[in-house]
Amino acid sequence: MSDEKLTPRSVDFSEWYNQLVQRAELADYAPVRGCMVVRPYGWTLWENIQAALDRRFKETGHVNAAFPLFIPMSFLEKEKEHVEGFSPELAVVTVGGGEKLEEPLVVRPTSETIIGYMYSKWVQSYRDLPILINQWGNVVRWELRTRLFLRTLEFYWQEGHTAHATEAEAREETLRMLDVYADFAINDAAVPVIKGVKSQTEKFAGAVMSTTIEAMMQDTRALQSGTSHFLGQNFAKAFDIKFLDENNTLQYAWTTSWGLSTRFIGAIIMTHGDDQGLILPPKLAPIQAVIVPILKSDLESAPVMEAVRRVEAELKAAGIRVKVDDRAEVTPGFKFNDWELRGVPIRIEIGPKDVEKGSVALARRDKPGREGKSFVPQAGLAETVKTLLADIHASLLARATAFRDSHIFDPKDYAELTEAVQNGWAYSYWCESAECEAKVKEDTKATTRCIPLDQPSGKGKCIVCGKDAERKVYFAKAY
RNA sequence: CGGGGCGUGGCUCAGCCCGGUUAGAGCGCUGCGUUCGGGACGCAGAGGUCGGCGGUUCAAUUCCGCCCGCCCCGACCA
Repeated sequence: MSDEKLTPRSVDFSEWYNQLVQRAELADYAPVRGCMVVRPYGWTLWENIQAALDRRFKETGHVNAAFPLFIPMSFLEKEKEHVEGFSPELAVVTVGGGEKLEEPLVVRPTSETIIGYMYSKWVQSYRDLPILINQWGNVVRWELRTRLFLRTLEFYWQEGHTAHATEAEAREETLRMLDVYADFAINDAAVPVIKGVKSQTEKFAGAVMSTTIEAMMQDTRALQSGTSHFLGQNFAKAFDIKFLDENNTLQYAWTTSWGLSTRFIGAIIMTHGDDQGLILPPKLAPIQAVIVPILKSDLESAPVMEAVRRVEAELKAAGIRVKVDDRAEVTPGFKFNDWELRGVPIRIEIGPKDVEKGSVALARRDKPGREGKSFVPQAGLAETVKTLLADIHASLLARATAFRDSHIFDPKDYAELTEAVQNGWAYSYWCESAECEAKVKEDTKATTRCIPLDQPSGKGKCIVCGKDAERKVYFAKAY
C-alpha cells in the first residue's frame, strides 16, 4: 500500500530491493539492528517453500526432528575449522535466571556440533546407519552488514544432518540433496541455478567439500541459494560418532549437512521482480490469482459480485489459491497496481461487460500491459488459469535463464576477466590455488562462486597465472 | 571498529544558520457522500514529550556538550 512508484532497478538496484520487500509486506525491520520480522505474506511464501522442500526431503527418506537453540560453547571448540569460521559471529548467553552461567551457551549458528553430539549417543552399530534427519528452525549469526532476507542476524532455514557408514554413501547423499535443491529452485521457484563445488576458501567451516547452487540476480551478482556439505569424518571424530561395522571393526561415521534459508526469498525477489514490484513464481505464490470486481454502480453490483463469487468457488475447487479483492474504498486501478506490487501471477477482472458476455479479463503478471491481457470465457476458467500458471512458470524460468546465460562471459585473458565480472560472471579455467583466487578478489571484488559439476571435456590454462588448470570456475561478485 | 550523513505526527520531509505567539506540508489514517475496466474526488476530523540527558538564556525544535539510535562507505558471511 503505497502511492509512490518503486525506485527503478536501473537507478538503484539495492534500493529497489529494500523498498520492495517492505512495500510488498514480505518483511519489516525489527527493533533490534539486523533482525527482521517476516510478515504474513512473506511467511506464507516461506511456508510454500517449506512444503515444496519438505515433500522432497521425505521422498528421499528423511525425517524431521528438533534440536535445541542453545549449544555449550565447548562444543563449538571441538572442531578447529568450525570454531575459527564461526566464532566471530556468535551470539553468546552468559547469564541465565539472573546467575552467571558456568559455561556460556552459544545461540546456534548451525547445528552440526550439537547434532554430532547426539549422533554419537545414538550410533553404535552399522545397523544404526544411516541417520537421515532434517530440522526446520532458526539460527543466529552476528553479521555486521545486514539486508532483509539476504543477511540478517537471525534467519529461518532447514538444516539436514546425516550420518553414514561409508564415504561413498555420504558423498552420494551430499550430491543427492544438492539435486533436490536444484530441482526445487528450477521447477518450483523458476530460479535457474548452477550446481557446483565451492573452493577451499569458500567452503563451509569444517567441511571437506561444500557444494552449492548459485543463482544470478538481475544486477548480475551471484547468490548462493542453497548448500550441501560433505563433512568427511571431521565431525564424527570431534564428537566421537563411532560404530562397529560388519567385520566388528570400530569405524568413524561419515556425515553431511545441507541447508536452504529464507535467503531464498531474496533470490526469488531479485530473479523475477520488475519495476512494478514482485513477480512470484506460480507454484510458490501465496495468492495465485486475484479477482478484482469492477463495479460501475450499485445497480450492477449484485450480478457482478454473483459472478465473482461463482468464479472464486470454481477456482478454489480446482485447487487454485485465489483471493477476491472486494475492498470498497480503493479503485480497481489502485488494486491492479497493488497486486502487481505483491507479485500475484494472475489477475482476473470481472465487470458488467463480463457478466453480459460470460467472460473475464485475464492479466498475467510476467507480461505487463496489453501484451499480458486477454479476454476469456468464464466457462472452463479453472483449466485456463491452470494452464496459464504453468505457462507463467515456464516463461519466468526461460527469461531468467536467458538473462543469466547472456551475462556469463568466457574471458580470453585476465584483463577481460576483470571486465567481465563488472557486469556478469566470468567462466574460466583456474588452477585452484588460493593465491590466484585472492588476486582476483583483491583486483575486482569478485570471488569464485563454484566449480560447476558439469565441465567441458578439455583442460586449459589458469586465467590468472597461466598454469595448467583442470577445471573451469565461475568468478562473480556475490551477495 | 575507522570515514560521512541523519534523528520533528504512522511515512517522507520543511522550519533551525539569525532563539520569541496556536510547529507546518504532502502522503497515510478516521467519518460521511460522490466514484470505480490502470494508482479517484469533495467535505469534516484525529494525530507531535521536535531522539535522550545536561548546559547557556527571561525564553531552546532552534545555540553548546555528552549520550543513544539509525542510514551510507571501507575489513567477515547462508
